[in-house]
Amino acid sequence: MTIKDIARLCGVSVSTVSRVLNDRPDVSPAVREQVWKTVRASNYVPNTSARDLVKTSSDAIGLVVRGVSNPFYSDIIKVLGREIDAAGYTMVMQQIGANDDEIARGALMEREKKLRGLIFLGGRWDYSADELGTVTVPFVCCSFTNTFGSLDRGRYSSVTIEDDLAAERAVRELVRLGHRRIACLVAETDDRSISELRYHGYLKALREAGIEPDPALTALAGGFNMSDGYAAAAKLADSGADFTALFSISDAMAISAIKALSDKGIDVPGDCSVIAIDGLALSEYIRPTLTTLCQPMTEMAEQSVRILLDVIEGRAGNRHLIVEPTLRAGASIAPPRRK
Amino acid sequence: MTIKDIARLCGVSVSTVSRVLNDRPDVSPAVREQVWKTVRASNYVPNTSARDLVKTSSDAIGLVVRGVSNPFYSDIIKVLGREIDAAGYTMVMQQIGANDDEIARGALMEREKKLRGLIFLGGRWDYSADELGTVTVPFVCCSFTNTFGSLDRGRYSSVTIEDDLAAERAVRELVRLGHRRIACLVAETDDRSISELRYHGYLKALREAGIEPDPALTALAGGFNMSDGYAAAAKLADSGADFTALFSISDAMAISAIKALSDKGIDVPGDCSVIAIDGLALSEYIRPTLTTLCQPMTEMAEQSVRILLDVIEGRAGNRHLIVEPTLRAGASIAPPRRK
DNA sequence: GTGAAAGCGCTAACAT
DNA sequence: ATGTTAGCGCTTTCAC
Repeated sequence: MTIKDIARLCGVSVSTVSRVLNDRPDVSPAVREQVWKTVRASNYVPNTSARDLVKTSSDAIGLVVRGVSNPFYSDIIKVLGREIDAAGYTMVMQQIGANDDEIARGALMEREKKLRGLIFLGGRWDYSADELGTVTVPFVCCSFTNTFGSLDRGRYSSVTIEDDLAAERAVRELVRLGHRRIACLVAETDDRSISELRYHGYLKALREAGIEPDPALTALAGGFNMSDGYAAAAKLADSGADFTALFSISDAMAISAIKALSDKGIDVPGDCSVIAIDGLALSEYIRPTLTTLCQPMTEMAEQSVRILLDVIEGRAGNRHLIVEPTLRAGASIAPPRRK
Repeated sequence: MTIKDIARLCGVSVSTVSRVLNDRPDVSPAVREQVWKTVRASNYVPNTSARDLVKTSSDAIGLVVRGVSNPFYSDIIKVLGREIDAAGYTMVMQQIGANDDEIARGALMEREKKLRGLIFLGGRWDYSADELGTVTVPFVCCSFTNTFGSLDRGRYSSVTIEDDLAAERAVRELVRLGHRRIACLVAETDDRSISELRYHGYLKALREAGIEPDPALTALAGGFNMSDGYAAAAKLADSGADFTALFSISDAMAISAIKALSDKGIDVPGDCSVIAIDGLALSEYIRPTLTTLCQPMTEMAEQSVRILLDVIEGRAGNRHLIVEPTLRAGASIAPPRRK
């Protein structure tokens, strides 16, 4: 069933059908109704490929999300969608797997959908300027940036917390409570990632407090998932290492760590305080409620859209916005127990 | 940059470029390399719309997933992708929002991508045969089925647990332990959904045990999310209602309920046992570990693909497969405390 | 208000 | 081994 069939069925030309389908004003009411009736009756659905192909421009903004199931992104996506809509644009979302190439996908979308701009949510970020050349519309990285790369910062925008500083702040909270033996739960990643940034912050905070980092207190998880987080924390507990607090680079891993510690007979926060970074909604529904530095998801989403539209519409150039995490006090940290 | 530009740059015809791009054998090595070099150098990306438009068939199987952030689906999606790949097909995934029309999206995809078949993951299911007419390729509903509708069962396939029986079984576990005052946490939904099915199972199990259902023991959450689950459970606790166990229609809501009960000074499982249905990985990382009836996600995904391919390739007709949930014993249920 | 026709970028016959 | 050409289904001038 194509637009031609509908035209034939209605005894009009394809252009007239096209006009009706696109809500153009210059069609007589009688014909308009007749066409709609035929369209409904025949279950006709316009072919998007053909539409996209012929369109020379659009109001579409692409969203490339890395990770099918990252709860952290859910809220951001919701707000991004709302803001993009409100600005009169359309959001086109593409989820990609952990090993897919977001730049390639973005470039593809740009051409397919005639995008006006792109937002990348999560992902590695050590692409070369060369690879990046495939993307020619403005884009903004939400929640991550090109810390390790050598990319021209005028080429793109970003909205992030300062991961290293956030980690420092989290660890300082523990120090402030009197902890000295502070363990760290990190994720092993092949790329240079957020895990690494936050780990650096952990080390810095320790040194600042005059504490020499102890390699025995670093729990290395294979991935960011709970299963790996649990295993790493359990191994740490079993190692007999002496620690009274744990900094986890993410909420998800912290949750599994709390469970692991508890299973090993270590009470949180009685025997061991736990603090993390992210601020998942979920973290408020576990026991003890997780104390965590929340990324301001709503603000990050809003600002990402604002900055992108500023660039698209020529009001401003690329910017790199730093946002501030806020401490959400839970019940997972406490002063160390007296010896 | 189009295929024409590449052809011109290389001094060959578009068909030759197309051949190279599609890895056809009949191109001389020299030309092949030359084309690839030019493609890379110019950051050329073939236009998918044009490709899809011209293709008359494909090996694509569409996956329409309802809900951006349902952790229950993550694992299923992974397995679906693996199985579809293994069978030599390609998976094309579309996420849709809670209020989008999956049938419309499926129909759209079918035409755009020239799909061979569709898999629907989650979603309401009270579509009429009429609406369904827009989908003309075989399709299977994974994890839900047309319980309430009047659809011809020969028109589609499904792979599900029996939600009512699963609920019955969960509640019977509580009864077996000696519970008589059993509360229920359900989600209010406009459509007739899984929540309703499971609620029916709860009622049935009670009656079977000679227990008259008490309306005061039904906690009605606004939605399936944790926030609503928490509020509903907290309200139940505050109501002063007398209950020693809670059956939650989903893991996610059970997790928030456990938190709510604890916050109200009700110990789980000491003062109140909690059991649910779903079997999220997450449920093993909370305290107490949730006792839950696990949906066999891997099996469901594998069977969905198998059944779909059987229909597509003409080996068999549509089927409605019932799979068995398995009880994952946690630490959230116990016999009621002696009075 | 409506129709005819060009062309979006690509693939797949069909030629050569 | 390579080129020529006819569409895929749609939107959009440009006529009338």
